[in-house]
Amino acid sequence: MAVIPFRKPHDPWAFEPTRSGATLSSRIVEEVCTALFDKRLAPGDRLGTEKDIAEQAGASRIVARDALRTLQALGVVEIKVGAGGGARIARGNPALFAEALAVQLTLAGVSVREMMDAQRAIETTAAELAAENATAEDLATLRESLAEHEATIADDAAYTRTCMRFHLAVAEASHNRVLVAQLLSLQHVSWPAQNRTLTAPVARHILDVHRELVDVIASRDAAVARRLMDDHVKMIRARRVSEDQTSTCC
Amino acid sequence: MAVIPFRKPHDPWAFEPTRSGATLSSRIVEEVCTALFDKRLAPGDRLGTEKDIAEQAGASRIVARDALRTLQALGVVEIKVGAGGGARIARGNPALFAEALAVQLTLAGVSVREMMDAQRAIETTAAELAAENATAEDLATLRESLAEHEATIADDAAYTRTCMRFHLAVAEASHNRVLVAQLLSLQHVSWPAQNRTLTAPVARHILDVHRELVDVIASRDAAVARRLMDDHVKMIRARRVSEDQTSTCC
DNA sequence: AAGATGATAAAGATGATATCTTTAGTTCGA
DNA sequence: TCGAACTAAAGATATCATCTTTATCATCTT
Repeated sequence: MAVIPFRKPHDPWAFEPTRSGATLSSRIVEEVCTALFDKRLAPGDRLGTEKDIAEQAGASRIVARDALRTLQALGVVEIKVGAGGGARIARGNPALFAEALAVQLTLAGVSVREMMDAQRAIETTAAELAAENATAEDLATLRESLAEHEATIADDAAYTRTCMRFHLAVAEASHNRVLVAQLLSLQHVSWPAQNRTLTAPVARHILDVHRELVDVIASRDAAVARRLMDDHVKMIRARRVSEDQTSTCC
Repeated sequence: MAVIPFRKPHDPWAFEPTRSGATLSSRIVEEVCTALFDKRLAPGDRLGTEKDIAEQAGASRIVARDALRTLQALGVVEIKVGAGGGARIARGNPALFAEALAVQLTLAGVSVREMMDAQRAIETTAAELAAENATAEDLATLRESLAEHEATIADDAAYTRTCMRFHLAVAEASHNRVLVAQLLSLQHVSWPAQNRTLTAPVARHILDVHRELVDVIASRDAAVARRLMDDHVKMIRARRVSEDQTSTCC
């Protein structure tokens, strides 16, 4: 094979059928990802220009381009144009991953019920951990959000966005980036069909619950925070399920 | 380019001129994703060949290629070569998404603690829902897995894989695809450093707990199933955290 | 002789290469 | 500070290679 492999020649996997059958660009992608998992590459590391990568792989620039497009879509690299530019290993980008999950869930056609149960799983734990880990700064952010609730309570769309940000702020107060990333993806998917059946009494009730939640988190009562969030998400779930049924059965 | 703002319900992109700052390929990616979220595209739908897409976008094949590479990496399309080939909207592929999350979590450098707390969030809810929704077939699968536990209990690596499959089977018994997808990704990340501190007594204890869990799920007791799984994952968490500390502090 | 099977050629589509122009950043010097 | 030179990606065009499907034709069997 004329192609200079990224892997060392002594690698027994180098000529596996699955590997040799793959495209050149996919092998570059694999190589970079493997290096990333093996900690041989870290965020900020420079991969070089398209030309550099092409030369290293013994392939043309298009191949390097294809690989970089894929790595970029996966959020592995960031690409800059101009002098000193090229590809670098990116820092983590939760939003990107959230979109990937959103795509997958849409393709799989998951139901509202499934979505909301998963959201309950994430958010109850987030509330619990927020009660344990929230800093003074986190609490300030949550209280700011409560003020925003009052300011936007008359505007359905704005109020919905405020509530989403509040829930995200709770997750961030848990100081668990996995939970934040997962909640972010779920919100991405469930966002469009959100602002219905939002009457004034419901809005006020939500605000009351959110207020109570902040107090409980501030008082460091993890068990109560979990229970409160559990009830809250169950209520949201009930509303969404009914919304979904009315929209599909008519 | 890979960041896709797919929430633009009232954005008629039909006559929109080139938006500065965005590449041509990124706009194709945007359009396809938007169409997907708006249900104008569904799995199996044909997007056409690279040439078709290029012509439709009024650009060259390179642009269409770049867009398809990105969409492929996101798991949105599947590409076939040969006559009648081209790009089609893919069915959901959880494995692909799991890989994407693994990359993101690696880049973000999340701690074992964060991973395990998220896993606890997912798995406790999965156990709860499994108790409510498990079919006879699900229970048979779980009992098969228990038999496999006994067969592999002497082999650390095999036993670890068996346990992972058991936990996944519980998630599948919940009939919630979101939870399955999320657990799959977490397992993908935490898989490599799994088989340490697995002594014979620990293995036996795990088997006991798994057996009890199946019984509880079979008896449809959701609350007990959740509590049991909660304790179980907390035990796993304790083991993993200690493993992590011994490996990093020395 | 009719139908089934196998080989082959043609067409369609991605994979890959080479070369070029344009556009967007960076660096450096006046 | 501003602008020019440089660098590198974005994009275009042409060409070849490789893989797949499909249609055709020859051969073999019944």
